[in-house]
Amino acid sequence: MAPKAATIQDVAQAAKVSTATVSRALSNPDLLSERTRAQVMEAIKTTGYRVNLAARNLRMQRAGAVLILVPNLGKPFYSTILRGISDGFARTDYAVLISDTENRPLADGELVGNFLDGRIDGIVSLDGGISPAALDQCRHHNVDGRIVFACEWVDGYAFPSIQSDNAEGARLAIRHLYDLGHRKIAHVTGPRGNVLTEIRRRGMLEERSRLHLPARGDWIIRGDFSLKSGHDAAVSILAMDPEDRPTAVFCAADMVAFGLIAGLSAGGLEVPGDISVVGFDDIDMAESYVPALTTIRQDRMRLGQTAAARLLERLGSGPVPEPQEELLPVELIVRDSTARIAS
Amino acid sequence: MAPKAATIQDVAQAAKVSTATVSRALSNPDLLSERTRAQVMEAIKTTGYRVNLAARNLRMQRAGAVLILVPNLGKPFYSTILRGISDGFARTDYAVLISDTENRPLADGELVGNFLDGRIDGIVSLDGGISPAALDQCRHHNVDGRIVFACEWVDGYAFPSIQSDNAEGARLAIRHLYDLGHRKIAHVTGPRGNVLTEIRRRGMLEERSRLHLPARGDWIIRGDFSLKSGHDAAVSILAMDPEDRPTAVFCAADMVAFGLIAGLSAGGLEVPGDISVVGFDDIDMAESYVPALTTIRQDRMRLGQTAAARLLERLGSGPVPEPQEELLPVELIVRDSTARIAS
DNA sequence: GCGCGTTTTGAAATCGATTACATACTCCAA
DNA sequence: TTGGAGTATGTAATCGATTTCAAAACGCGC
Repeated sequence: MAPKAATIQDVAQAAKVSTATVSRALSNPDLLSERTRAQVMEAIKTTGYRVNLAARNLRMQRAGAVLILVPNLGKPFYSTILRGISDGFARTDYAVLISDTENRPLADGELVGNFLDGRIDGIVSLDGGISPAALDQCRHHNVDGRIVFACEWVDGYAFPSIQSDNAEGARLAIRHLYDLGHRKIAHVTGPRGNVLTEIRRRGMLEERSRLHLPARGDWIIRGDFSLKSGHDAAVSILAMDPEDRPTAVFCAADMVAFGLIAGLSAGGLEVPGDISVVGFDDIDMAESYVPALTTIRQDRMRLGQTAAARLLERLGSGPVPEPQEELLPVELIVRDSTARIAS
Repeated sequence: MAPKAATIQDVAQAAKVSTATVSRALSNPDLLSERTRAQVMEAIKTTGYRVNLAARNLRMQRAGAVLILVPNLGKPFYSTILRGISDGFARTDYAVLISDTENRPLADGELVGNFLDGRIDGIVSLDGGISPAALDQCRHHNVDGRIVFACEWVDGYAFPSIQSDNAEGARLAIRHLYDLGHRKIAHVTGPRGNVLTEIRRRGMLEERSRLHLPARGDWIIRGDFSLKSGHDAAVSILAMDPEDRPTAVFCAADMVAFGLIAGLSAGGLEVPGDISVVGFDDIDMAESYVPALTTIRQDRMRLGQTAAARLLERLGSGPVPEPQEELLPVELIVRDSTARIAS
């Protein structure tokens, strides 16, 4: 069958040139005369030559791969971001490694180890929960310039990061509910310690007070971005005094909104008839859920593509740009889970 | 800062031995005298040496990576399988590449190209829709022995494959509904052409006729494993004559069941009060959905782990086992979306 | 002290590419 | 004719490991 893969030596021999010439034909065709280049190309075709990446990477002192850190692959939210990232690396010769940080937590030294082993050239982290120790190790070994964050980030570290405008998203959600006549607006937060939890909550509080809306401690319900936590929130809300409970809820994630809606329905409250619900993210399911979910859209594809582009800039030979925070616009998508308040 | 990574040469020098000895200290410690080995280990520690994978892989003629083909990363169903696979490769030094075949279809020759480039050593495909042409190319280049399928498979090709016992799952679902008194049972299928669609449908038909249940053409509704298709199915069912419509529906996937339940509720039918629904897969959401979903559990973790193990066997130096189909047991998980028929 | 088998170790080849440096060749002006 | 600039190509070093083969060291019985 296939006896042995052709090497650059075989091509050189077939084309009656040196290996240097073959190499140049591929990477720097302009250096060669038209005739030799044609010869080489012909030889490449007949031998079925493909460059061996291990050899090239060794010689060029690179790994030829980037690592994507995802908090949890099981959350549909991340898939489009991943697609954007893959997309961004598709025309390059970087392979894309994906690692789920929740299901397989990073061992001590593993992060920087990947660099030191020559396994990866760079990292895109969607996880803002990377331990400071791990990041310090990266800095210590001078590879911190090849890390970018997308979606989440780490407070107190100056890595480049691509973020959606989370605060604005929260404000849009509140304003939308306000415009529909709602005044008593609750919020289901994300998990404690998460950067997105904080920024969305602050944006929401900001807008709520700007509009002089009443605020109550028990209208801020701790969640964790999960379906279950939305359902739990529904239970809390159902337990409140009907005369004095929120008429609308802004959830920090679509999944939470789904759980909430299901829980409210099960408890006899209709969405949006009795209570309006806004999500955050606009994952694919939001559109096909019943009721279709009003939510804040993050441009996840672009988030991923941009992150890839930023990392590529840093991996190239050009000057390394200053670490920078990049804010991507978000958009309010009005669907069927919100309605004008019944007066 | 970090001036330059230590190489095996540096370690050799520090330990006053040859590079061969250093290499042996790591891969074949038994060959060395205790004293030298200790010296080398000490030198490794002080220099902070890490083997360079590109160099090792080049020398050992391997890629050090495997590729996972996933139909669609956005479907939560795959995440646990991926976890199982990662898990299976965690203690090895194979890197795991993940590629989404739906969002980034394989270009012609790309699959085998990954092998020829020395980018990967093997493939685990969760996608049964790989083109015959691509598979033939792999066979032609003699790399077909390093491909295993998990979850799905390709009819007509003798690749090793790990599957859940889909037919049995379908039978379990029907029997469960039967035991609850249901006689008029509908089925929402998967997408046309998918191997899972067929096997689940056949298992369901088999059991339905074994139990002498009435069969009607319009009780088999075409779906595609998506939320939306479940919702569409709900619309069809709501349009049927109330006296003569199914009292239970077996869905080919949990997502379909969710869409169906939402659609039925929106149309005024209660689950499980008016109609019982069984899913397939037992994805994480099934438990926290409202109502919690009765479904057929696939052991996705084990599916992934087993697939990884099978591929590893084939990548090792041992004899290559015969391609084999492996069936993993499934389990009926009874929750709240099914109930005894109201008589 | 010698010979022989066994255990340890080292020198150098090897994997397959890229590239610094040297050389050969072409063309044209002096 | 010669020199110099510029272009095209080749030679050989290099990336950092593993492994073959040979040699050194050791133990031991005579």
